[in-house]
Amino acid sequence: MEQKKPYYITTPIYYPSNKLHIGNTYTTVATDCISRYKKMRGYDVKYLTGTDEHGIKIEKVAKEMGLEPIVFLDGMIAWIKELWRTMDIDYDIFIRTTYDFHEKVVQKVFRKLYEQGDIYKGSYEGLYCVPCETFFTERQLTDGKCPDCGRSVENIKEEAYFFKLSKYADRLVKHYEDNPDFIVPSFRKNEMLRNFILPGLEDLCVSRTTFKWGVPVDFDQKHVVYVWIDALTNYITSLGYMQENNADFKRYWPADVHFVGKDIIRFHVIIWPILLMALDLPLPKQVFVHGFYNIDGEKISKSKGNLVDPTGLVERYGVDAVRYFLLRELPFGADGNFTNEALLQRINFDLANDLGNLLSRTVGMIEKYFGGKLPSEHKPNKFDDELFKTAELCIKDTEDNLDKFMFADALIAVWTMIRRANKYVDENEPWALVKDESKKPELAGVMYTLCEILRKSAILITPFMPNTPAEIYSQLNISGEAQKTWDSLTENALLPKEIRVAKGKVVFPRLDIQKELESLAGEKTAQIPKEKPEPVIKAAEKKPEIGIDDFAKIDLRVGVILECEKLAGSDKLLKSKVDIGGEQISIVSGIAKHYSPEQMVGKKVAVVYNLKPVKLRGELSQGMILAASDENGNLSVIITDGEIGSGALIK
RNA sequence: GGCGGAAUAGCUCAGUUGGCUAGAGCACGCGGUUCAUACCCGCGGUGUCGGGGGUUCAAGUCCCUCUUCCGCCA
Repeated sequence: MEQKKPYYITTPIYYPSNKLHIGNTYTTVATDCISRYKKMRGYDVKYLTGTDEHGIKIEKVAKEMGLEPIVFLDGMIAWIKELWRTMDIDYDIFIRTTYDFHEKVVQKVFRKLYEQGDIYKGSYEGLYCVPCETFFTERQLTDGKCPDCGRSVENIKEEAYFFKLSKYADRLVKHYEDNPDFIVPSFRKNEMLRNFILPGLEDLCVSRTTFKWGVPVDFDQKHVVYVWIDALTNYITSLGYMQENNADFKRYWPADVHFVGKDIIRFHVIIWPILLMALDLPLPKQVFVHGFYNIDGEKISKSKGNLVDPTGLVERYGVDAVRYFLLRELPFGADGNFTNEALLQRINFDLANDLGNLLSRTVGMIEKYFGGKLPSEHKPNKFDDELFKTAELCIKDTEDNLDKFMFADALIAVWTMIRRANKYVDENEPWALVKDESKKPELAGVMYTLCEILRKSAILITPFMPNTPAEIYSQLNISGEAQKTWDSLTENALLPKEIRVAKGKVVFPRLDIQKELESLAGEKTAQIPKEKPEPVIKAAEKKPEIGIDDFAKIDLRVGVILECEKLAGSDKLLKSKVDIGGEQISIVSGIAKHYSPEQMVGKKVAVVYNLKPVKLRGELSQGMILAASDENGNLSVIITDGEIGSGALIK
């Protein structure tokens, strides 16, 4: 077990000044797919994602909302984690750049680079918008004015630290030459070389004095570390670099691959490698650059509001369908197009007609012809060889394509096998075989082969669609883990001869595309977070009037959730440890269907403090967390706004 | 302006280092089948492979040029 090869894969860390969009979701799903695949292939995988939480924009957004940055961030991060839960993202590390250990290492790195002469103090000159407190390049301006507020900008100078990128340029070019797979697709390498490196790298501004929300430069407190050293180093600080326990760093660094969108290539193939060179650390083995999804043919933009929150689509069609679409539709290295129509077509044509129907007809026939259980006597037929041969090629193809991160081609390979299996049914005409009692063994053989192909299909789609395999296994009554491993793909007769099946739910129900399109258009899948429509609810009937004395009997307090976990044996209950002005109490609440434990932690909630303790599912509950709920099944915990300490009275 | 990418069937796209009558899915037409989620299987057609020129026994594939679209330019 200890002999497993390490494999370290990362998404970029996202900037949570606003909600994430379908592009971020794509990156994370794609990375998750490879992570799951490598795990199945026997690698010891570390999959990292996280958030880049400093900078002026976060500072500003939080201020606008009247929140301390960290309070604002905690909410956003809870939302992001919930999104990844929805998308079935199985990450191993979630790094936040506001974590103490990260900030300490950032300071150490900055100091080290300064001491060895790679960072020097100079001055930064640029076009600055005073009200927005932001620098812009000439190119970013709109008609020479600030692109955010439209006011004029002035040319100002500020003291800043710079990192000597140019010093390492030759080494970087050499690294590109010696490692032709460092950047994929390869045309991105030329883009970087010709656009940036060969014309000459300018030194990089690595500190700012115009905002405070960042990691302070410890030897010059006026400065905070500007994005690069803070954000990029997350890939190593999270493994323990420059920390007491650096076992993970020793084991997993250098990363096998960083997944990035094409907008941030430069940071990952120029700045980050040079930073690592300066630290005398090995470079990541590969940076994989993917294209973007356009929405209905147009770029994703906040002003158009076409952000596409995948949550609604997942609720309607299931997470596997959405993941399948994202991974199937984006061409390798290029941009793709996200449209509801394409999504619905993929669901119907690929998932329902081909895969879903293959399962359905196979199980259906075994039930109809054999009462759900195959006899032990099987006879092969002349189409078996070709089918298994195709399967073998398709499996190889899937593997090769996944190794190259060619998701669409990998899925095409899987579906080539599935389509071939549908043809195999027609070739054998089971409905004809069943009429001849003497051909029962042949019929059983056909059914058995189909089950084997379905088993292979389930294994192959697991990295892409983590949920569907379970339903396939359940209907085919496959329980042994050995029959679900990637290695078992080479076996053609792993299932018991007397396989027993049971029809289950339809894995991908066929959709009425026209109807769905209309319904989606009406719903507007893209939502700008702040403009979420309020759900309409019927007010509950008013209760009898009470006096102020009655109300005063209730001791309501602000409580901070310190810890929270699911209560074993219940899918509704969460158990929270809540701090009320220094005292810690335990509360069990029926909110697990609406909040994950991670979401609850850190929340400042309204608590009934003097409620008589009760035992729920054997756990003592010493109070009640207040929540609003309506008849539509919505539930929202009451959270306090702004600066208020734990234990404060609510009245 | 510089750099890079793209232009292939009605639509979305595949086409490795130039090599057999240019492919897939969807759509469309015809036929078959009935186990299945009105599903599946077979057959079919149009493509001046953006225009022009060149290299070659042979070019969608290499070179030049023109047109159009897209991305990046710290």
